Amino acid sequence: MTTNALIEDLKARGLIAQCTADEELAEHLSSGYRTLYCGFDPTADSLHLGHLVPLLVLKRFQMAGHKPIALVGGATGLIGDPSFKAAERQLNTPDVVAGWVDKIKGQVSQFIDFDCGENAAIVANNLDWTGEMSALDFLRDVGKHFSVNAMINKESVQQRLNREGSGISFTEFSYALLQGMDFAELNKRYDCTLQVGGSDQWGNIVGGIDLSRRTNQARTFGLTVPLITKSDGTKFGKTEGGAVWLDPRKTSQYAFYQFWINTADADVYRFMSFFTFMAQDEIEAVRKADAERQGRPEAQSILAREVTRLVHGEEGLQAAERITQALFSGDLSQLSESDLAQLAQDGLPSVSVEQAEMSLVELLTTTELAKSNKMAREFIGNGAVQVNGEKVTDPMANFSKDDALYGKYSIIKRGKKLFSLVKWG
RNA sequence: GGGGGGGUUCCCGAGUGGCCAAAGGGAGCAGAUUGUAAAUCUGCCGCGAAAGCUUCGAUGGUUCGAAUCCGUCCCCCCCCA
Repeated sequence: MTTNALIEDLKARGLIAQCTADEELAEHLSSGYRTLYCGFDPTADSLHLGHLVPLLVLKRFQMAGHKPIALVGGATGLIGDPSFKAAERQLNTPDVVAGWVDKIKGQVSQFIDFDCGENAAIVANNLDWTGEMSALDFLRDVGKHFSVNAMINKESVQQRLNREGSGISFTEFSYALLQGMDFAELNKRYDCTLQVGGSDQWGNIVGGIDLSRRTNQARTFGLTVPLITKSDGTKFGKTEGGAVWLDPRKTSQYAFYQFWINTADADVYRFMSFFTFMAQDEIEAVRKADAERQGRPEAQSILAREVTRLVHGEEGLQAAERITQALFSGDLSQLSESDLAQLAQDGLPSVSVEQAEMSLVELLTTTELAKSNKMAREFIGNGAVQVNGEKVTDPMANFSKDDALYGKYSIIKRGKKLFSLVKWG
């Protein structure tokens, strides 16, 4: 029985959903430094939390001495992966996708090391080898190796085949061939022998393994990471505002940090395994310590700190912690004028107000802390609203510059954890 | 091709002429409790300060009055062939 430290660690972390040829893969990884890849399709202008796990797995391999390739799907992003998707997707224009490719290249690059000699990372774009390819070459050289019979039987497209009204176009059906071709191509160019991806990618990965064998006579492997689930059954990675993005312009460092702080106890230790590089026994130690202590566990803040640092760097983490500190544990009146200016800078939601005076109801709606005036009044009536740390229960209350901290800033709080900064003009 | 059942407010789902902005449940939000947690309890949950306004697939009717009745259209599901 062959074992491999990296594989064992991934297993212990619960990071392996499926993999090909267990023992052989372990042997393969133990007997030399290998090249592996993971693809990221540009379906938006930023990656989100769903992409983070495979991205970190690439890094885990790199830390173990292997060479990671982050493949950005300039070509596949033009087609759209049908795997487990309920309906056909709208095609994005080539220039839009090209713009997204650039952004995603940049994001992917911050997680892996490009300057560490032998196993320095590579970023590739599959448009490089598909863009100029002719349809005939594609059909003859790639298509011939795929069996439609086999493709039809893939679980990932089943619901699209059976479902009336939302079938699957030939375009999306062909997606698997493109991805298969990527693996074969990377295998040829870089001797890439392993593809990792989300568990929904299993079918596509196997397709690539087969194609590599047929066209390159190469033995390759696949490994998928599990879909991240939450103990309460709701979808992981979503907040009120939608997806949690890695781009701080779309999800501020503060919002990102808060997302992790709010992790349920039932999930937090598992998430530490998935999203941090902390060793399993370190995580276990935190769990033990939390269990022995009364009250609030420390795990959430460790998790938040680790992941925020990973994605937004030390500075981003500082910013997030600065706001958190000020809003949740501090006395707001302790904040200096420059602290307040910094909060907006750090990503606390903020709005500028031109008027000299505004009703609290209006303030709540303009800061989007309340969806409607009615809701705003209700919040006030419930005692859910604070201005500069003081609870306000009068629905007719008005505020102006004169009430503001340093004549400039008001911090509105709605509920237990929603804040907004008002800048008086 | 024949027969049948449906489309209701975020979701499920009641409602078959006025008492319906529409039961109930879920989700969500707020309050209490707490740990920016879970569980629990309470309240809110179309818009509007209110008068009122806009909603029950679409559209046109009948009626003092329609989610509920009639016509037409669109879409879904099931059974038989």
